[in-house]
Amino acid sequence: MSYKIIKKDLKTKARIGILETAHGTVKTPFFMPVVTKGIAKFITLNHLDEIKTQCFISNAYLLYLKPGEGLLKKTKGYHNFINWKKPIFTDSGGFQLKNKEFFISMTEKGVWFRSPYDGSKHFMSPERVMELQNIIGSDVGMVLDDMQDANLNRKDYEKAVENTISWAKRAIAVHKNKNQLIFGIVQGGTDRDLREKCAKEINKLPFDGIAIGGLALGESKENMHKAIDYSLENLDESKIKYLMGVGSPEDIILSISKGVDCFDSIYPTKMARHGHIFTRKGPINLKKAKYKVVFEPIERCCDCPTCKRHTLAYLHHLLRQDEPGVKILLSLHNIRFIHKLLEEAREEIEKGNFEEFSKNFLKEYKREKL
RNA sequence: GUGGCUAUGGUGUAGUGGUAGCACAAGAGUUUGUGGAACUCUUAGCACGGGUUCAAAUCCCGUUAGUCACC
Repeated sequence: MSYKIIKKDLKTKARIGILETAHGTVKTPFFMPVVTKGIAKFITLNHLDEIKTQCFISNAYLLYLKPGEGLLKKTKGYHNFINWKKPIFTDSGGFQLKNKEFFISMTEKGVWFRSPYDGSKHFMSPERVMELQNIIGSDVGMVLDDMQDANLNRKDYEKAVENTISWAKRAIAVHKNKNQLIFGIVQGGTDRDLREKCAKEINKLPFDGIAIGGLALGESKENMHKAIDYSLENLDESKIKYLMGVGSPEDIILSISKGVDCFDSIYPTKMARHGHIFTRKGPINLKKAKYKVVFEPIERCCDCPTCKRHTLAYLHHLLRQDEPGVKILLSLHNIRFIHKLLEEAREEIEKGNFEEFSKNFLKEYKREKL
């Protein structure tokens, strides 16, 4: 088994563990920034080292389009090409299914996508996606899943669950690379029975870890958390659980207490680019005029490069000038905020104090008021 | 000093006698397996004083301010 649980919290379902990969270990629970094109938006790999990123996620479909499998074969993988020594996850491209710009059509065999670069057509099957992820050489590959957007008809989710299960079996059948872990994905919208069915089927397969997908897409928070519960209830406790696409601080803390070990999301960086930054007292909109003359860091307790050097007034000034560099500074803070939150969560689980920690965090972390 | 021109939200502007619009700015909100933004909502204006008219941002007179030209 590639995942070891080190300690379980007694009052919640939170746990700490170690994920072993071909490029070293990752302490769980952890958060992965999204590195779509070989770099995070406005954030370099040096930055990621600096803010103590353990692991990131890229997208196999987008890497297949550019730089393309030919180049990745020449460099003997993605790690060499970008010079990153630590673990890498790759998403399959299933997420692009819901994107009208990419999606062309779907059959039993797989999906036809359109390249956003030149409009060319490309076919992706569960088998082909695993092959691509092997060429990329990611440490963890995700299976191709059928992800449907939020608030659709039940039939759409039923079909998506059917496809997701059948594609998962096909991906497992062709997976031979022992240096690469493979994670299955649970779909099913927010309906209890569909989540339950999909989770049970995916759980039966010999995956190294299991992801919960298809959430944080516009459904209510209540329904999202219910869907997480419905999925987790039907998965083996011993397996590593990955909640895909969820990245707000409060959702992460709530999900850890349910037993989730792994997260990825564009939320922290997207928020940062638009001037919304995380603090322990809640997110703030730095564009607001009231920050014009606040000569203090975002947070004194934050150890990110931005907080160590700059004041809110300075960052507010850059933001109002539309200075691109401020996107770097704020993205660094938001990612580091999440990493540090998870570092503390791991320590508190270790100390057996996670329930109190999470309650205090959620009590303090409030939406901005007048 | 004389003459011309101009004056509309914070800024820039549209509006030839009939419900003052638009953009940006400002304020509130949304954003979760990346297209680097977008969207929703709110606030806010006819320089001042008089006149003509059923009705004036609009026409007339004066004041003030700005601007240009001339002396």
